[in-house]
Amino acid sequence: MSAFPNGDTEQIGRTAQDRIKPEISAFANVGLIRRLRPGDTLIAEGETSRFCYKIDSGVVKEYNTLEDGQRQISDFFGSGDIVGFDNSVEQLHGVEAVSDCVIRCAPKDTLYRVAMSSADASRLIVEFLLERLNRADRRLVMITRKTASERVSAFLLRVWKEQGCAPRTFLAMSRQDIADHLALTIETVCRSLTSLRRRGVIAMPSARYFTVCDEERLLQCAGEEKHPLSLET
Amino acid sequence: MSAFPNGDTEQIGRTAQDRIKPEISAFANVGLIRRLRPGDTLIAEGETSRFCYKIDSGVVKEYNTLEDGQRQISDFFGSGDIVGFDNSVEQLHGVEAVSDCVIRCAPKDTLYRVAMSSADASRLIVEFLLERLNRADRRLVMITRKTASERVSAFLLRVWKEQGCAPRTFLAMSRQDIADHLALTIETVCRSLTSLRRRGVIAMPSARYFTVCDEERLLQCAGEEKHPLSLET
DNA sequence: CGTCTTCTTGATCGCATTCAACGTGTGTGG
DNA sequence: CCACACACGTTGAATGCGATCAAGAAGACG
Repeated sequence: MSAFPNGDTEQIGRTAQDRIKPEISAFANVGLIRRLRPGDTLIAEGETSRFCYKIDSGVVKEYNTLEDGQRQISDFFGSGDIVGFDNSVEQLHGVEAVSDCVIRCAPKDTLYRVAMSSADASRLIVEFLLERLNRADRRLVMITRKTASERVSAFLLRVWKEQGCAPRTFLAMSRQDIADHLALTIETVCRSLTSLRRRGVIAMPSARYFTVCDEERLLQCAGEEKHPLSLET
Repeated sequence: MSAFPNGDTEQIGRTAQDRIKPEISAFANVGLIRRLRPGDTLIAEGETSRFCYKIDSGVVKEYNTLEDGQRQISDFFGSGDIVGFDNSVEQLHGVEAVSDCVIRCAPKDTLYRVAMSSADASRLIVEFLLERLNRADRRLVMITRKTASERVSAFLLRVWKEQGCAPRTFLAMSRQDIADHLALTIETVCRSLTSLRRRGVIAMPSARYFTVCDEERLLQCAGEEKHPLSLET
């Protein structure tokens, strides 16, 4: 959930995704630990794997590669998030480290056993997946119905909030990653950032750090007035 | 799955979605039956409901309404499909009849009980949801990375195949619905259809019926050479 | 037969892409 | 330490796709 390099920070309230985290960490505590460097592959597309992964620290990107080599990054994940739960056998997404990562591995079968153990557990797992579905839908709406700068603004807000609205926010991902996530070109992402900077809505002391100078206007730029469908909560 | 007005036709092979259907119908057999006419609301957005629904016949659309009144149709569903399983309490999608429909109602709680009953059942339900997630991802890629006419072509292929590649295929949904689904305007959908017609790839004896004249070229127009990520299987 | 909805076509406009060039930062070897 | 290379980021100018605005055609229905 959090595209944030550090450890456990206070998260903004999110429904099922947060409630299930403690439940799932219960089984993820046992398991191999993997350490990744930026660019390392955690899961190859189409790979056959019995495992899924819980991110202890760092940020990963979940992507699909298209026939022409383009990448669609479906989401970024951070501390506490589960990835690689695509399918019982075949992985449909690739997952790659964006920053240095520490990741725990757990067999997928365990999830099914957990689901059977109690009504609450099965409900939690179903709601975990439903939450992902809702995120996918919100992402679709955001990408299809928002302009380039609205998408960039919304993305900045998301990262900013995930890092606890800190005055200095770190962008773990490259411009290309942001572009691949928001379905834009790298140039358009740059231009949108420049525009926000010029208008004093944000400041960027360096390419990978930014400051939210005017939250109210950034919200306006993101084109959302606390609407339930927005990607940010 | 099938945007098809008739009863049970032979479906193109699809992984989890198809395998789970018999399992879920087992509990959907008991329950109220509702009959809907085109435009009737099955589920209102944000509604609180204990029920989910299995479509016996007809086509429904699942949508979200945006702040400005636009609609994003996330998917169309037909015979055998389950809808309204959004969340344990609150519905995040609206669902509305596109054609005349017969629909069975079943309490959501039943699904959780089914999930607990056996390892296979819980696996089936998880895979059912994972299949929806995969569909959502393929849709995102299709909408963000394909041109207008590629989207329209891909959509026609989907409907065509769901109706068993019949020589005369029925379009249950309006141009506006197609536009709302493909994130286009109604005019662009029309123009794409006209272009396909002019080039002899399809024929349209009337607005709601079409014939695939040249499957090979329609596939090319859809911009996909049997790639695993394509929305059509 | 007229009205209403849905569909189609045309003309123009604007946003994001594309192509191209330039800047910036970082690491490596001389 | 500087020089160079190379990846990443930024900016500019031109192009094109789909949206918008506007009007007309074709069904559906009383």
